[in-house]
Amino acid sequence: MSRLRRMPRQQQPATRPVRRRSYDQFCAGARALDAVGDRWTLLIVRELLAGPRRYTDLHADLPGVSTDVLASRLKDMEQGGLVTRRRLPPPAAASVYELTGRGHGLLPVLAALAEWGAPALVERRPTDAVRAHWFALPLLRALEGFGGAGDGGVVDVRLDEGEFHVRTGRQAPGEPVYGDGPAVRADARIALDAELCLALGRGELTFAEAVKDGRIEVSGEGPLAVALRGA
Amino acid sequence: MSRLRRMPRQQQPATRPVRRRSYDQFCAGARALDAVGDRWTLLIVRELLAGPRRYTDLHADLPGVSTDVLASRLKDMEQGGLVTRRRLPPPAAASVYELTGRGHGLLPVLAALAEWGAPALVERRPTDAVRAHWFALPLLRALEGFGGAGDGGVVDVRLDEGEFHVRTGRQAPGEPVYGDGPAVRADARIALDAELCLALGRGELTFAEAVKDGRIEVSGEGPLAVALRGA
DNA sequence: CGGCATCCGTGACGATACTG
DNA sequence: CAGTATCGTCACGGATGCCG
Repeated sequence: MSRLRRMPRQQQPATRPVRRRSYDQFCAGARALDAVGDRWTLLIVRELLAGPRRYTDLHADLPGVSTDVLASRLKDMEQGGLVTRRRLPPPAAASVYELTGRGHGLLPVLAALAEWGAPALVERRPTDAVRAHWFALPLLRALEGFGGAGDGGVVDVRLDEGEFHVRTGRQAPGEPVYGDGPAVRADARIALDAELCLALGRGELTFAEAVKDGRIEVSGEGPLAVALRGA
Repeated sequence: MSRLRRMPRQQQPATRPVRRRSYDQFCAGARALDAVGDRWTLLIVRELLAGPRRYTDLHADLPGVSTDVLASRLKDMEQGGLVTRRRLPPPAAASVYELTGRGHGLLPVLAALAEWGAPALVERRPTDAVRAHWFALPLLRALEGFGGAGDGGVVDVRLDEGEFHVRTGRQAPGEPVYGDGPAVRADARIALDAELCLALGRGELTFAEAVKDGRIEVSGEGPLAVALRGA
């Protein structure tokens, strides 16, 4: 028995120490970074913006994060009011994590970060992981003008890297604005390549121009599909 | 001599290891966090948005950061193209750090973070450090509507916590939008308290309403002062 | 005095193994 | 499947020293 018996650590409360490192500044930005400034936290939010996810799915779409760090972050975020943990109905013995309204409010932060970081995507390193739904934020930026045409309409997007879907127009706060895989009910479907998706996000060309050039294939017959084609 | 001799770590190159931790994801947000996700980095940007600052001033306005981490971050940021180091003319034997255009482009990121973090400022902890110019971002948000009235006009702001100044309206990219202390040439001067400043930033009331209620004192005779008073 | 470099203790992180 | 346990390594924070 070489197992060392560890001290009970004198009254370690059952709850975690909770002494997360704070900047201790009376500044809105510093307060925000107190909550989401830890490594991986904002990327977890990015994943959860796609809707409720299970632990294993999160772990799969965040390559490099270790299991304990992911568990710890989720606990921190739950305590910080960013996510809630919900147990699925009995048939599926699993639980999912989903953003609260407060957590969903980080969408503009991620959008600003993504816009700023977009130029760094000119170089695609061989070690880079890719997931299709990571292209949702750039694409949403390009689709911002379609609020009137298809309010709340869902667009399936097919890239070489995979498939995801986005919700156009304004919608209820707290609702996921994009999701992994095809949507259960899509109003239109488009196919393009990742390069173009990023160029659209950078504003180098408009969605309408790309459609005209035949670089985006639009399918579907509903009003949203017609609007996307005719834009 | 109980001092352990540490291994030379075989051929540690003279340059810093440069193996900063990357998320290695082909995602704009992850790329942005690779560049500015380290602890303190975005707060250093917040300081430099107020204009060029010396090392010692940065250290003074970032309570809690250790000297080596600050030096290391500045070096990382210089290498990452966020800041440049400029040596002041001979009379002052010092150098200042200032944002590059790319670094200045982080303003929307900080603005989004500050907007999201603003609700957390309802509680003012006794351990919180405060600097007057940390209120510049919320105030700028409240002044966004004055672009036409005083394009590029400078407003001195006096709080109980200190004095700073902001530049209204659109201006040349890369120019500081706020600064510590009074401006060399101000077009108007206002006095209010921090609470009100935050409430304006949260959009709970407009600048015009606060002026009408007498909670903002506006002084000065130029067109910008008149516009602020009459708004 | 400004601008770091060095040393040290603590905690966060990442990988792997293991468990209910 | 969903984490917890353990461990080595590194980053952070504080103090101090050096050097122009």
